[in-house]
Amino acid sequence: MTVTQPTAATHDASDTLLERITQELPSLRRSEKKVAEIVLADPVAAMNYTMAGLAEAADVSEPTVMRFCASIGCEGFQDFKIQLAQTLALGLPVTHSAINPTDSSANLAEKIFDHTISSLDRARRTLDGEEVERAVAVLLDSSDILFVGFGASGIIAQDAQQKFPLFGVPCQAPADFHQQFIAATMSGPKSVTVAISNTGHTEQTLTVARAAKRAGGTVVSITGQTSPLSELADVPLVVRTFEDTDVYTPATSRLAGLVLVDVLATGVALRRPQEHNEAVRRMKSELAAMRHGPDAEESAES
Amino acid sequence: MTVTQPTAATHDASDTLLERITQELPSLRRSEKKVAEIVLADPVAAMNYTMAGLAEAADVSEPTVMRFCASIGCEGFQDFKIQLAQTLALGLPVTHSAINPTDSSANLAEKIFDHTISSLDRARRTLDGEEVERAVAVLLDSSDILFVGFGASGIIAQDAQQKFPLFGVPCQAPADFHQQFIAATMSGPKSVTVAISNTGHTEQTLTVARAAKRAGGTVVSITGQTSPLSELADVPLVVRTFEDTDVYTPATSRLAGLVLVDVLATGVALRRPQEHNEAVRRMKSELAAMRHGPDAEESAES
DNA sequence: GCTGAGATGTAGTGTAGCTACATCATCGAC
DNA sequence: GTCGATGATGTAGCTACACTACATCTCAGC
Repeated sequence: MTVTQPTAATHDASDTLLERITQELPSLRRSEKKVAEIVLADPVAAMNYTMAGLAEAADVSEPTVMRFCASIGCEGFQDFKIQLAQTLALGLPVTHSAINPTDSSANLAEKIFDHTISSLDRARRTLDGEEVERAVAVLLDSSDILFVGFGASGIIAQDAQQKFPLFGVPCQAPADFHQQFIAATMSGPKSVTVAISNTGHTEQTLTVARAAKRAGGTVVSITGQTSPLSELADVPLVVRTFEDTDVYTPATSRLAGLVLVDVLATGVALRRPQEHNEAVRRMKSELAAMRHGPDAEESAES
Repeated sequence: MTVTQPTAATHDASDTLLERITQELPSLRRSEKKVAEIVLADPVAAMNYTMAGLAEAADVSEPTVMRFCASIGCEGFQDFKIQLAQTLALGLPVTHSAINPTDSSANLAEKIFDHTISSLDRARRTLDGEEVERAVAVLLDSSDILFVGFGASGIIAQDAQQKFPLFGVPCQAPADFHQQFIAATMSGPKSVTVAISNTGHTEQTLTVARAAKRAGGTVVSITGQTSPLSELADVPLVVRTFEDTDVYTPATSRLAGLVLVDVLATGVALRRPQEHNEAVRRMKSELAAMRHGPDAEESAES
């Protein structure tokens, strides 16, 4: 999507423009810094500036603006504007638009949606395709699947448990820790345990994952960072979101987790024999008929 | 963010650029249509075109490209490019990039994340701030809250049930239909029932909502469209996502629902007395201590 | 205080985006 | 069927914006 920048090596192309500016800020020359500050102060306004306008606003000359663009890894001013526009389309991450108590509900909704979208974008950019591939392969080959997680991660487990039985593989996602532990202990060589924990440090989840490994099963982890859980997993999936810095900031990690589960489920569905998917389609339409709504209902989407 | 267009009245400023082009397509002049088709065929490439380049690709003259920009409600070519970039940053909606069985897992992940982000963007654009405000007010004033939903909507209910007890109001989200019905029947004048159903036609959910109303409670609905459920609700919240046209397309509606719940929870939290939020903060840090992780765990985020 | 390297600004150029006008097609009326 | 009028499309030219080469200035080190 975004054009990769072969220039400046310090920053990662998978970072968002505003992040990159913030990162590079200390290493910028004095007058370039002035430009950066103007941009960070009001990115939306900066997007509509012309080069001369930005130069004037920052009280520097036009070539300085050019050099600034080059420093943060853009091809030129045009490219800078486009990249900025793209970044802004995803919404300003919380660091740039904190929630405050005087916000109207409409504002609040705007900000939370923005934050969520930015987070998902980050997850998308940092997700390792190879690991996803491996996870799909492992799940396809499984005899039974156990999903474990607590709190918000438990919600993800439950969601997964709604989807995966569609593939004819027995699934469970018990909420109770003891039951989880028992199920993990019973793992066979083709059993897969999907252990979910945002921090990757949750003691109980770790215990269950260890039990599953000890019993000879395969462990897929879904965490927000590299952590004890991802270290012990056979297939570690890492979904990076933006840290929740504020009390008011809701947990976006669980949403990213849910989307990842969607990806896994869809990946598995695609690689299944076609006739089986036909059966799923039939089941779905029958389920829809059980309601008097005009179209398929919200349960059991693949 | 985007400048509102006083010109052409047909299209809504809250629509995404590609949607607008598709909408306007029939009413475009013949040679402008050629431009539109080139853009729709490969929007990513179009973004990097210069005006002359696009003109050549569509085999028309440069002014025609200009007129095309004006027709779809852009200030000029520059503006067109920026808006296109913004649209693409959100990812191509499924209509433009369908999932096919030959996709690699990395591709698949990309597409599903894109689709989800586009959907959330749509939800954000179509959400009614006034209704959210009313929902927050109603929830703030409630004596107890009941969340109901089945299938994927049940997941949303459960998620909500994890958040709202933080505000000191008794909450429940029973999975069992009969229990839901009983709870709804017991509604008092300050009881709030949040009924969740993407289609808004789910029979059981409707039954529970009606029972709650009959008992004198207030009903807040979360649906994907105006429907019987939203009609009977006191506060109807509508979260529009992109329809799930394909078997392989996962349900994004539940994600939008979850974000909406975040918005409601945050809205309520912000309007609560400050000392109460202090108590929540303390509870969260204690919960974090129960794990040996470095930071707060994934449950109980406000 | 001098020297040189790096930072910043000045002046100039090419081109991309835009506009005014001319030409051509299309359709209706006589 | 021809003429005229309206609207669509292309041509030519202009403005200004992004970009570049060069000069000047600042400041560190000697």
